[in-house]
Amino acid sequence: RNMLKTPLKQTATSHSVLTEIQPDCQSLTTPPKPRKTPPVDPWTPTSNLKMLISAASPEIRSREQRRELSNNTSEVPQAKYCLQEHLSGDECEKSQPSRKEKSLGLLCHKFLARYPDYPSAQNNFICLDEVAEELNVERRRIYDIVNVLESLHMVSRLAKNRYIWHGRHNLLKTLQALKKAGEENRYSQQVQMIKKREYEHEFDFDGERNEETARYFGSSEHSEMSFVELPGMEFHAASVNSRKDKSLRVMSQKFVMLFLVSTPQVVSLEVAAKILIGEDQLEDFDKSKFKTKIRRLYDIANVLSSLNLIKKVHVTEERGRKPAFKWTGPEVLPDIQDKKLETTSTPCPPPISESIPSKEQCSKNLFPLRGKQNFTRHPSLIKLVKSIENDRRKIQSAPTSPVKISASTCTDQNLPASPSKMAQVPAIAKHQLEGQSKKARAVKTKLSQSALECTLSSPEVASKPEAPLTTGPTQQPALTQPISACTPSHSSVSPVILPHTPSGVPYAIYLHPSQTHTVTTYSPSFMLQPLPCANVTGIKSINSKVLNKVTTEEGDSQTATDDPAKSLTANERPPMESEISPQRGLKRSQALQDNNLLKKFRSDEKSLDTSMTFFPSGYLIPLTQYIHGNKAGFSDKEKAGICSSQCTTYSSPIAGVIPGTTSELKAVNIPAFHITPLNIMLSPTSIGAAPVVSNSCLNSSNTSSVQSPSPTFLNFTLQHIGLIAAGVQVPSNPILQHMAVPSQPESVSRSSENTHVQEEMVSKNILQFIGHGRFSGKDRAVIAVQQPCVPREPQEPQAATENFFRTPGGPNTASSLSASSDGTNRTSQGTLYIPQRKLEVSED
DNA sequence: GACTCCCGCCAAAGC
DNA sequence: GCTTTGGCGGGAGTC
Repeated sequence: RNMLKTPLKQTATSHSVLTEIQPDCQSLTTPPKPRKTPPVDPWTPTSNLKMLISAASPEIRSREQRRELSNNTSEVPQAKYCLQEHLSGDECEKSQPSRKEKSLGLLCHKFLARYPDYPSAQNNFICLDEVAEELNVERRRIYDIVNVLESLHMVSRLAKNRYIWHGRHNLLKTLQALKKAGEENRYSQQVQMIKKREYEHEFDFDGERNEETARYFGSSEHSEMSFVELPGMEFHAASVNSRKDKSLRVMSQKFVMLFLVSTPQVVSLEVAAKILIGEDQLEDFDKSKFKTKIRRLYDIANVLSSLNLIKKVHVTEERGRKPAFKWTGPEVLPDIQDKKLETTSTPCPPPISESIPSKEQCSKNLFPLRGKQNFTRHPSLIKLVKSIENDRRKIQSAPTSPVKISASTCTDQNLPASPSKMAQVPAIAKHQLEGQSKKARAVKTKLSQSALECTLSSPEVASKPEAPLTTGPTQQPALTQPISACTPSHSSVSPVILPHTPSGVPYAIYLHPSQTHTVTTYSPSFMLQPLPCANVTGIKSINSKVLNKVTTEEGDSQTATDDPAKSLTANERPPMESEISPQRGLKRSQALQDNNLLKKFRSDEKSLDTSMTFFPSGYLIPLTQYIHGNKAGFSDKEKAGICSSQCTTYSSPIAGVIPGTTSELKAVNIPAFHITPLNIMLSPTSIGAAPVVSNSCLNSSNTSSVQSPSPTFLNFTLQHIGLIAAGVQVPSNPILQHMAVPSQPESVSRSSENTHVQEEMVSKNILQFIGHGRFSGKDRAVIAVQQPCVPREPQEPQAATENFFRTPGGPNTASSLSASSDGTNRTSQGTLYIPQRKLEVSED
């Protein structure tokens, strides 16, 4: 039994840390002396949690002490007796925990505090009996927690009464899969539909509306969606199958999906419950069912809150104040595979990270198929897995693929395999007070951004010398990581030709539509800071008029209404503490733009900082041979940057590579625009964070020097990575390609007319911008965005509405994979118009 | 009174 | 047939 004892919180942590977490780990025979006052050690993982608990209630404190004692003395009954004696009488009565103190959230906190975020391979067993006993709760409650954790693949059932703890190893992968499934299920559209109904006071589930809604919900191919599994982590218990439709696991996954596909990532319980009911049996909608769903959602939400994935808020609308939850977990990008991403958005990856195949193998061994009915793997996952495998094969077989380098050496992953105390910091921070955990998230964000900043040094970074702008050789892998991590798994990618890299070598960046989507949806882990476009272009965004008001209990409020620049960050992104840095960066960037950039533009026309639109991730395919160490023509400043970075990474086109140095990269806020003369066509809504490549050669080189890629090479590449069909040929000069990137609007409604006006205004300003000398006539940046999907065409509203309900090509086609964008695209054309209303989100 | 969610019944599934 | 698992809804506690 001792062998299967629940794992201690990160056995590799320092002794003092361990002592804090599980005092009994020192010795099972000699109980440590009970401390009357817990030591205050800010570096221990649970000290702050304990402080929080103690602060919350003295009863909890005493209960905790009792539990601690009970843990320590499970084999020493005398201590228990002493404790009972100690807490006898009134004290004992007082120690009866109140209802609040028995909340599932608190219980889950305690549960999570027992296990490391990133457990090592051994000692990860959870014995439900023991846990329930030690936490002094019924087993029933533990099931609630475990079921939700199971839905995120943080635990899995090993045997009767026994689970295995995976921690957050699989979390990001799971979230990606969930997001994908949610997109395929068109949850964002369902949410919009529900909201629309709510607004119209017409959500009455009867008559015509009922039919329409039923048709709408039924239109989803995956309305009977089952549990989303990760490869190698399939469920085998029959109970899971038999009850899967109403299982807390599935509900939890669906609930998470709603967050992942929603923009902004705030989901009210009501909407979630309606969607979950709608999927089950719309026709049988009744209040009791609704109440039950709400109850279950509270259960789930409590656990997710403990995981810091969501946070309770209140949405105040005209119709009243509604409970809601806001996603505060990691930003999840679709179609990003492998652990590379995990390392990007995870502050401190697991010290011991097993390779996926070995993990799968391990899981397979743990869950041998016994001929029983298995969970149906979600179709998207099957595709995803195959795609991942294919891409991994391609990448790893690429001659100079940086993938392995990235995976093995990047950031914290190159920490020694043996867990160090430092490696545990994020895991430790997770269980600390909220402020502490937010700090940890800030670190996380910073880390992930620093990796990105290695690639694309934003103005924020440029203006911040202490920022990890200079990338030494050890950081070099990080440079390649964000891009190589974005190996597209689907077949629609937009190449962007960058004709003027500092080395004079043009590159084509092949962008997955989801990556262009990224530009518009602010993925904190990947995106550069959104910059107010008005500062550069003088254009105000009309896009961002989401009338949301987010107020936190602590008094920090972000009103995102009129100021488009603010609205971009405040509405699109959850106002997490972790984004303090980006927001500061925003201010800095604004200041920089005000004070430096414009001055620079005017006074330094010959400066080598000409900027081009660049996307955060994609394939950079060298169109000519990249000349290693070609630094000629760089300014001293740039040379300095180059010298410090030395990021001359080579790669196969497939694996992707950053063809420049960090100093050559700069983020300039070029808003969404559509510039015909330049063949620049970006989503009108991709205002804001447009990381660009600083092109030091733009003014000095000429277009004729740009060598077009070999058509054969280009076609081969595109076909190889599945971007175009085998028969399709890309013209030899992709620069002449002029295809629209489908707009990826936010959830904000706006008319296409306005969008058009906006585009024109932006175009004018950009042209003005160019006229200021940023681009000379012959050195114009030519960015051809090829969009393999159907170009956006004007649509009749009615037709668009119809299409809104029917995804042409089925749910697995490229168009439907970006279903949310599809829907919102049409929203932008006024077909699914959700009237703007005052929406206030306040945190509790 | 509405919101929140604990609690435990009890049925299904597992062993 | 006992145990484990977990759906479910009453109703208590809180706001």
